[in-house]
Amino acid sequence: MDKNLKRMATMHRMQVTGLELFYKQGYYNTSVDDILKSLSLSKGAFYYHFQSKEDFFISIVQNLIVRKVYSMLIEPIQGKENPFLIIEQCLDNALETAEHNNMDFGFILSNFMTEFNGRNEAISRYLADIYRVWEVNLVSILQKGKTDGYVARHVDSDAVASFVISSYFGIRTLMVTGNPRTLRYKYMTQLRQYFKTISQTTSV
Amino acid sequence: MDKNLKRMATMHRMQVTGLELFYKQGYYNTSVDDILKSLSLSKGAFYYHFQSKEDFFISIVQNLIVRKVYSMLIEPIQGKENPFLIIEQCLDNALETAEHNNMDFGFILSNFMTEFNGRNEAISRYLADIYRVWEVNLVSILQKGKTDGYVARHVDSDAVASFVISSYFGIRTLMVTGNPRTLRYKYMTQLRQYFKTISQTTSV
DNA sequence: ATTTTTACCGACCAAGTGGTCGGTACTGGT
DNA sequence: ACCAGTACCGACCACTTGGTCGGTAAAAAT
Repeated sequence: MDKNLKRMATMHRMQVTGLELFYKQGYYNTSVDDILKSLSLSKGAFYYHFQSKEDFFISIVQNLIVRKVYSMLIEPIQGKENPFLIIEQCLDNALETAEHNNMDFGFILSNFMTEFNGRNEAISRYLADIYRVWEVNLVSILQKGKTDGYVARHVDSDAVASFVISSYFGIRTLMVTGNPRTLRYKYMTQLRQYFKTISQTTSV
Repeated sequence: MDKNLKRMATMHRMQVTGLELFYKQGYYNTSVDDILKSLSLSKGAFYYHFQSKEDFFISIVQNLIVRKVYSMLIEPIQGKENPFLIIEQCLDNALETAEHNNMDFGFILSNFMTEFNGRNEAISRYLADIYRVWEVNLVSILQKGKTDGYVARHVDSDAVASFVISSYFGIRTLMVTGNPRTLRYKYMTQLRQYFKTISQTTSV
């Protein structure tokens, strides 16, 4: 590795607390100074490492947000077993984490998609990319589930993936204001209910 | 009526264009001056009618947003027929409107809930109130649907309502960036699929 | 030992930000 | 004809915004 060690370390610190504040307060409601203040760093340091606030945020998306979505929602759904059970487990696990996080402000990806939708095309694209990766992964395990006899063959995997993602986006938004425990429970029961209709009934 | 006519008219104009801009650009990313400029009004006019930017927004929530949600999502679901069909029709209709609106920035209620979640408790409460009204209306027609023999008796109406709302919140977010036509179609097929499981099977 | 590069400082800037306030044209009541 | 209140104007204020720039201490390269 380069002697970029110092550089990387500082940039990473900035990105981490930057994401923290952007997530908590929103991008437009968080100033560069806010971030710098909570790091005891100066303007000079910031603009030495990043070209602009927007550039900074994009680096956060590509470094931190991508990884979070990957580790929470994409990597866990890579098994060969029943896709429905895997997806259920993965989502329930993600909801559990949110439930027990008393500083929960919703699903990071959907929050930022909402904030930038129609306001910053560049950033919206980067966020949409992450969403798409999630979607194709869902589609592919559903398809594999068909050949493995878990998923009914008439099922439109694309539509299922969109529907699952939609419902997850939404429930995460509701959980911030509402009672996360009961919302999570309700959500999981209905998701299972939904999956029933599109499961391959292993009759004989 | 009072001679408040002039007063009311100006306030209403401000609220309408205020909502327009807040919806399009976000609350924190829209300045009072932005709104005034597009109305050719002055600071004096604004602070004569409203105490603050926040007070102004709350008046918008209670006057305009409430009505929009009512007319689009609550009033249409007041029939005595099959609740599932009514909900389907209502949501599909709402999605159709969004689909053909080339200035769509998502579902107004969920957008603002996301923007204010954890950032402004007062406003969040007003928004949550609207959501709750929608929810109880959904629950009540589902319950009625049970006595009318449309909804399976084992169904948890509360959970169904949350699930439906969640999925709607989410699909509206996705429709802004994605292809609204196909997303709407996919969504409706899966919603119907889901409703199948919880319908009263009118066997014999 | 000297130069160059890296990483950071912090004063400064123009352009906003939400909000105040003294003033004023018009209106309705008397 | 007069007055009081309504509805609005726009200069002004303190403060914040994203971003620039000349400087500098320490480390690396020569």
